[in-house]
Amino acid sequence: MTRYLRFASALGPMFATAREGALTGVYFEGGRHAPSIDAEWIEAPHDEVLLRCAVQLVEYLAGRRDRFDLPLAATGTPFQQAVWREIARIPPGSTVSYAELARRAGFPRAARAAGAATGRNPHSIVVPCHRVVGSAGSLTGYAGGLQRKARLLALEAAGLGAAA
Amino acid sequence: MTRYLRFASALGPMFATAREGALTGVYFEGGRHAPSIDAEWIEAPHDEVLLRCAVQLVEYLAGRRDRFDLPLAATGTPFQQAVWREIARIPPGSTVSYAELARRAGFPRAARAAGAATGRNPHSIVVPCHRVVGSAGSLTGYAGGLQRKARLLALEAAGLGAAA
DNA sequence: TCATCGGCGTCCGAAAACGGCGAGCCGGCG
DNA sequence: CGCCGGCTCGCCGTTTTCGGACGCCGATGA
Repeated sequence: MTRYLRFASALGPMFATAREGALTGVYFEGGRHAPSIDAEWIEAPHDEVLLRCAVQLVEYLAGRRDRFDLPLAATGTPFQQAVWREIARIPPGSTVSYAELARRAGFPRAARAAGAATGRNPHSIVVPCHRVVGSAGSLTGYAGGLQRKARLLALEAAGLGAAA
Repeated sequence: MTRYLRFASALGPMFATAREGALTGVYFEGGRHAPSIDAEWIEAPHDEVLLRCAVQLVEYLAGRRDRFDLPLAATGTPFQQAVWREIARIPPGSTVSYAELARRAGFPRAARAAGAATGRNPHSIVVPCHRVVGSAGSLTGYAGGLQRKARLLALEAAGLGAAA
């Protein structure tokens, strides 16, 4: 059974979902591919994983943390998993192009498909898909809106402890 | 997480699966649509529901029981659920044709589709799909093999307490 | 900077195949 | 005749297959 927790963040209302102790998703409410909260889900305001997730996100957005330490549930196709895994390795403050990302994931010619996969990343921010940009440096897209992508990148560019 | 229990029966090796306290399936090993035991499943030799299922099956096959009392998990399409529900109502010792079954389920012309649905019944024996036969009385098919279907019907024809 | 076009995995809708059927017909047999 | 077996042909929900469209792209050429 899926459990979820809604919480406020500096970038607006978000919610996280978990199953069997592992984080299955982190979304901006109303975001691009965000699921709508299902009636069968169980609101779990005291779930350990969900709480840790929310806390770490708040810390991150406050500039007091730059990495996450959470158990993530593996979902998606093999291709998507490969892409998401590579995204997770991009260090804070740096960016990678979709083409390079595809290459690292082992699909050198699948830049565009990598873009699609990036868009389907279920773990917003935690798996830092905002660090993936066009090869020319343009932001090109973000499930939570380009606005948020820009703010996340700015936050990381500023570095730890320099947040507003 | 799916839990399962393998057990021997008078009709050969079987196994049952459960999730969240409800029986999700009962199969003959190697039967027609029986799933193969998944590496992710957890063998649960002491699970209450699974044990009750095994016990009741053994009793039934020994002629010491004619009905089951188990929590069944609802799965399948609406159509399949309607068909399976009607199957569950067929009393021990009697049979119904696929056409009649379809009628009872509310789909008067879907005899053939009812046949297909019957074949996909996940709860062998417990949901007595062996009591569904051709309108001419022929057995026509069974996930566990016609042999077993015949034995089940013979068992029920003999009545309670008359088993070998 | 802006159109064009090639590349690639996924999603989605349509179409066809697939059954644990059944009624109707036709030939064979006694 | 009457009965039975076997064939053919509609029925119908589900599953599979298949093709095309779609995207958080990138290199090219004007």
